[in-house]
Amino acid sequence: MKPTLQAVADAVGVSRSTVSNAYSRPDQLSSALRERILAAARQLGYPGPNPTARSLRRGFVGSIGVLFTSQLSYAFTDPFAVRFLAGVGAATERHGTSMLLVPLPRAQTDARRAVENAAVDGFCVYCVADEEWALDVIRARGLPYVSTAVPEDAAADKRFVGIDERAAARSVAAHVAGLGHRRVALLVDSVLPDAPAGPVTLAGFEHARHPTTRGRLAGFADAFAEVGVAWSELTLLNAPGNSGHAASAAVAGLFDRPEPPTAVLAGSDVLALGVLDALARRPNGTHPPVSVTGFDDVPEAAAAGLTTVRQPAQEKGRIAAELLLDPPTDAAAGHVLLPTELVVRASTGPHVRS
Amino acid sequence: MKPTLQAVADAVGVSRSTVSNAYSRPDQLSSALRERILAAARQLGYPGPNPTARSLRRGFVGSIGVLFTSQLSYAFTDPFAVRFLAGVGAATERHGTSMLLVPLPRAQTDARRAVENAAVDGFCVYCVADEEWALDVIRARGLPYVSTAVPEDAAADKRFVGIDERAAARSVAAHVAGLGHRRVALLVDSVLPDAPAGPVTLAGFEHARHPTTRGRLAGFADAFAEVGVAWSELTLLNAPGNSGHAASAAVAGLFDRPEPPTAVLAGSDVLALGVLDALARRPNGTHPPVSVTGFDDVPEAAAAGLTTVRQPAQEKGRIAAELLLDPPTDAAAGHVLLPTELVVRASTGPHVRS
DNA sequence: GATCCAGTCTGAATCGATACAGAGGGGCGT
DNA sequence: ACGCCCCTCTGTATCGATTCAGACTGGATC
Repeated sequence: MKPTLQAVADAVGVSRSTVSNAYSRPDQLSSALRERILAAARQLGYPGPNPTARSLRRGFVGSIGVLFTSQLSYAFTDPFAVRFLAGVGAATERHGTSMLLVPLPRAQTDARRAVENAAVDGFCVYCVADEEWALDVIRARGLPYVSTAVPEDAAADKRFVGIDERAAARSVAAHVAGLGHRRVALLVDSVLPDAPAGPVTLAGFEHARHPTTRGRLAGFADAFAEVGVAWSELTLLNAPGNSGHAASAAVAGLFDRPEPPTAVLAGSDVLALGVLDALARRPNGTHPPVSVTGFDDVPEAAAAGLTTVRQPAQEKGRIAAELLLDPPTDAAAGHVLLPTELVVRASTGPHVRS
Repeated sequence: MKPTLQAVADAVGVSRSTVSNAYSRPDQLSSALRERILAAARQLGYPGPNPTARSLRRGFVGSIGVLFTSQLSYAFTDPFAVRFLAGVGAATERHGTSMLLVPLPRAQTDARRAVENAAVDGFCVYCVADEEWALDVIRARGLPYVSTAVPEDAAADKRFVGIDERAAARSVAAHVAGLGHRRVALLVDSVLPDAPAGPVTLAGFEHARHPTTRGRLAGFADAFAEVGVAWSELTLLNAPGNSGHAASAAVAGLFDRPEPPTAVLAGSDVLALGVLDALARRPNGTHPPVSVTGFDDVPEAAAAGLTTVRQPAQEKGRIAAELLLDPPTDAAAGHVLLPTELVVRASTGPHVRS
């Protein structure tokens, strides 16, 4: 049997409260007695107050949860997610808090249960997918949370940190449109649930599954509408799972069609890099060369010469955690919109008539 | 006031136990009553049993801790650590467990407290530094743990997953020695506490601070001893913090010396990449070219053409977590030694007389 | 008709601590 | 000598659930 606080109290001959104070409120007892208590604890092998019991009584846990919709193991393969986590980590360690990574099982019921059972004081919701059900649970638990998606209804009680997805996407699409490209493909993660990799048809961007995707597609569409290219003229490609592999699969055969796109706008750098990879693998390349753009500007993008939109990944994580750990008193300060920047590199070039 | 289990019980007119059973042991009551209870809970906004209270009573938490000696934010910049985490994540998500990342403050007392207060059922100890104090706390708490360092005393109760550091290091050093290099520098993280970046003197590898470093230095030394190069003839370089930046700083000025080393053996890929970077920055390069080796074989190493020793990072994490989550009944199975493999790439070449 | 049993539900004990009001004693001002 | 306050320490209530032995009910068995 592991020793409890009571055991230490008995050993020293004081009350439980006093032993508790020795650990948590040293100013409440004489330092002589405190030393005596700690010595006895050491001698008994008492490892300090049980964290769970302490949390129950105190009403807080000392850790915040990070929620990913995608599998936890995928999150670590996405450089953007990793940098986001680094930001959260930096904030928590400054604050003396731990971070709990909560994997969400595929099954809805189990996933729900996972959020209900997480012992945390709040959540950073980093989701690409539809997260409403998770937010419902979090709200029911009365826990604070920060979302990384700009809420479409902008409910005043929501704290979030994010970017203007639509404007950012528009900037990179405008760059490509400005280069003269008119036959373009848009490649995004999981446009529709369970659709295989490859072309899909969607009546409009607003039918995309995830809010973030919707925003980016909207921005892409905006820029091309401006140069007279309608939504229906754009090729929409689905990549199930945000991976280079899915991207390669999605563009398979695309450039062997009669009138192939001359540019591919990807919804993330990881996807764009997958496209570059697929292009590099083609024995004879493509004529004319295909322009490719990404989104996020992960470290790998620079090395690959990928044109993309930069958003501050680590900042995003850091701010998300900080909004949670010391909430701004001013309600408006809870809504943080980060800057984005178009980064032009070698992966885009002027449209060339084939 | 958030509703408690008791509130739901009162609302339905049953006992607390029955409500508890509705959530945790559905077979203990009629499904009609269960539905009635869940409906009432929904209506009251009861989010299910409080995780902390449940943990206290049940005696387990449903999450495992991952302990890094280095700062949590650094961990995410180290590709090897990230892949390790990915492995842990994969195992936990299969098991329906969460992972708690515990940042360790610089101050010893606070760090100790952090380990004492972590609400977890066990620990994966991923440390590069001296971790004995942490293991002491974990043992005192009676929690199981898996270490990634092969324990020097191989106490039977320890579970670990790791590699034969010495043999692995020896293999890459033998490769370099076989290429004819005799004036070599060994570059490792934090050989001595608080030493600045750059050359340090050490009576022998056994005086290095961290066990992992000791093992690798030992392997390097072994290979060179075999070709008649004594420990004292090797240049030892300290890089405080396992970062490319520290590595660059450590080799600053090194190649402008009268008789510069013709090879640098780094204790990690991150350090080796930093050296390559520093070399690339030299306006006139080096004559003869310097051979550089790393350790780990992170994804970036392949792109950089770095000769290194591969160890299965993700596997290491996965196995560590699995050893924790379903402990092998056979004690011997708790000791897992992973294979390593010398990967020769372009960063090493034959010694050339200058 | 007595016995047994499976299926439901209850009540008290318990997990391991913290909070808070208050008791007791010693020093200090007047 | 008295009152007051401060410093220590104690005792009890409480955090929100789970556990487990047992009570009750209705029907099947012999």
